[in-house]
Amino acid sequence: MTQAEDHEAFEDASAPSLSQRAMAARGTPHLDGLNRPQREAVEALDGPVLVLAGAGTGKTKALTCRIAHLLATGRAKPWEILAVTFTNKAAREMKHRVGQLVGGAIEGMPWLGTFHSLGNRILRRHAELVGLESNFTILDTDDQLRLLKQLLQAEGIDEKRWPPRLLAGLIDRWKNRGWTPEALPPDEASGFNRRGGELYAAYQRRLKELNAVDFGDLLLHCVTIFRTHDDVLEQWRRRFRYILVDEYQDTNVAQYLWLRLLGDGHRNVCCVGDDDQSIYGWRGAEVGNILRFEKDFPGATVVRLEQNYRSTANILAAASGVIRANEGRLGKTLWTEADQGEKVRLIGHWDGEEEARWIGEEIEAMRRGTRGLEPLGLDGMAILVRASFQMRAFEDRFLTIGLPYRVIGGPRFYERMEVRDAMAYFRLAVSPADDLAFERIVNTPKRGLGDKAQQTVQVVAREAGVPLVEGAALVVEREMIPAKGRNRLRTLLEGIARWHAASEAGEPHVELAERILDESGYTGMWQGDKSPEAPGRLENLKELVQALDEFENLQGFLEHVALVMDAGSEDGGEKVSIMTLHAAKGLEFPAVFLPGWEDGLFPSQRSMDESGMKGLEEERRLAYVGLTRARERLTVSFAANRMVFGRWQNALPSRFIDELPAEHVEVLTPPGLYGGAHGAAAGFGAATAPGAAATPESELEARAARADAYASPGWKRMQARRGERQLGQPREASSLVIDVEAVPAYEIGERVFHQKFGYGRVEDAEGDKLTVAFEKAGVKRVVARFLTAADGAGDVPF
DNA sequence: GAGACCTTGCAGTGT
DNA sequence: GCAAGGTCTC
Repeated sequence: MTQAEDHEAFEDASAPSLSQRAMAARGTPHLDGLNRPQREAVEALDGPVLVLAGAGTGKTKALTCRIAHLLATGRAKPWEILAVTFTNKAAREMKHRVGQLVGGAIEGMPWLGTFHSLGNRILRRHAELVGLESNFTILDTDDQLRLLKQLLQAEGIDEKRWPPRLLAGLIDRWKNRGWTPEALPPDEASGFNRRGGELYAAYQRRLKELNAVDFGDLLLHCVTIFRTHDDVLEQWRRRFRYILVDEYQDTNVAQYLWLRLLGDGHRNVCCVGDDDQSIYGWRGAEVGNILRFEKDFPGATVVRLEQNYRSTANILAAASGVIRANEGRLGKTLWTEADQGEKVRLIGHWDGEEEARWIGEEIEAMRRGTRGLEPLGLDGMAILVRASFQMRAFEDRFLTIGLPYRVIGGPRFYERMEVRDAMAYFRLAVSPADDLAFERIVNTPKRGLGDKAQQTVQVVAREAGVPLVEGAALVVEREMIPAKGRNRLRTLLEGIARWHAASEAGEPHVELAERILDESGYTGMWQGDKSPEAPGRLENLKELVQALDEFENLQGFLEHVALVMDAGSEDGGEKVSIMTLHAAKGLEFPAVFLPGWEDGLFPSQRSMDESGMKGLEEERRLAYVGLTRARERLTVSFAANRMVFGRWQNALPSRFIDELPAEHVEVLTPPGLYGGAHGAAAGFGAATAPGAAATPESELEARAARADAYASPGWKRMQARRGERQLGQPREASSLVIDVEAVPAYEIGERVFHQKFGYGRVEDAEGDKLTVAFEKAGVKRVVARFLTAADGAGDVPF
């Protein structure tokens, strides 16, 4: 059937199209305000379309308008459109925007969601085709690891040498590539002590026994079903007349197969993406998918969105300068009509704490209005970090100064211990045969059931071939464990049976949940706990029960949690956002801070070690994503010293700093390191901890390392630029020599300040080496140039 | 069996 | 610097 026939058949079947008539009457308001390429992307409804959308070019707008257009022209009903995103956030956003465009006229879009949530829904309808029941459980990483651990133990594999996490990673990768155990290439299967393939198969068998799936299965099982059951595939192909995919550059092989299988019939597939923003290679994403689109779908319409509506010209130029260094791009030339705006600011700091302190002050200043700029709300500011451990310095600092912040995608609500425990109880109420849930809570709260007792239950259950609850019942019945534990185990089993019955009988789930936590003694356990975090945990439990209210039943809630994993509730109030660069994709802020631009941290050493040039290019794309999040103000920073695993490590400025085009960058002088250029130079490249720099030995090391530091391209460039800027002091800008005379002298008894140790009083002086009694850090020997006079040190706030 | 204490490995990104 | 896991003691 051709596209036209297809279209007509639909029109015939669906009576005169109301929406079409309405559109004729209303015109096409949803097309207003689109630029030419955007409009092209929206109006090319039939056949394959690839939209290459640079950062900030109105990608989501094009996508949502396209959906609106499909609906308005009567090409498709809301339920005939499959629209796929990567994150729940993106799905929510798109739903919201389509709703706005179309007006409340449509009842949402049932098939707009993430790959995983859509895969989940499809899989539940055909679960039996892959040996599951439709009420299967979705395992979280925790469960998955425990399962693998058991498997390895059963196989007698040394966990130390072959850690379960490694196997989990392998299996995840295989699933992302669309490989079932049967289809696993031999060279892959021979990994993990030559037993990878075998263990993968065993893991899948065990999942089936537990009626459970992991994340990868949600897609891979669908693919298997589509491939082996033509009738099922045909049914879904007929249903989804139009397919839209957001962030296509992030699709992995399994997702690609899933899409191709669904889209190959009518080929009404519209993929939107940006190869320059592909940052999920580590998760199995294949940039190749987007690069290959025109081969996969011959005759595809390709539209490029290149006009950027988000950032100032300076910011855009800085981002373009960085991404230019990548090879193998499809190549887009972003342009803007926006003003030059402020230059991108670059600043180096002594250490991570100083960096956090400075950013905190900048934020306060921006909030008040600074440098002749408009005051800016905290909601408009974001700090984007490479790795989540970097967030701590900011949290610590902001808590100290009382700056409100929110961490996005931080430690998740549903990953907290007490929430998981509670959910394990809920899972048992829904399906008592959930062995993993049973293991989790059998001795929580303490029921006197230690390793020995639990082993007995395991053995009995395995021998009888029954779930653990039933095995436990046998153990109680046969009196195989001491009376004390036995009685408590019996109580637990009775509880589970009772909760399950209540759940089946349709008892209101919120009350049931409360009752479960009560009767199991779980709430009581935390009430009796004197530790400082106990109240918080009880609070979380309360919140959990409240969250239940929005769902029909426990099962629906559990499913949602497994897929979404984020509490969603956002308390109001102006706050600075802190998040990883990955989490920031798709967002934008008037002011953005990008701290931690140090080689090894960003680009991440691991990424480069594991994937070489490919890894580096992905890191660079990540830098590009970060830079392009900013609308007006952008500040990049790095620190010379950073705490890693509790030790101070020195670092060199990121190579990406070299790639920032100088003419769009303003280099700032770090505060607190007196004397600007050369004062700062003293800090960078120091081989030792800031505090330890006091001893002569470490001072020598510091000098040696400093010479290296100057060889670092990032540093050289920064110095060169500083030199240009500070025309009056060109000698300092390139000087390798510490200008001792510039170091102020201190007197005995003088109050001083040290970046690391805080305030103190000079007790003794020997040349430039001073003994200082610090108020908090005690007595230390420090070099004079790491100190400032405590009073009148205007650029060193406490 | 449970809690205190010590050792070890770790933190790269997330549906 | 911290959490998880192991070991030791009650």
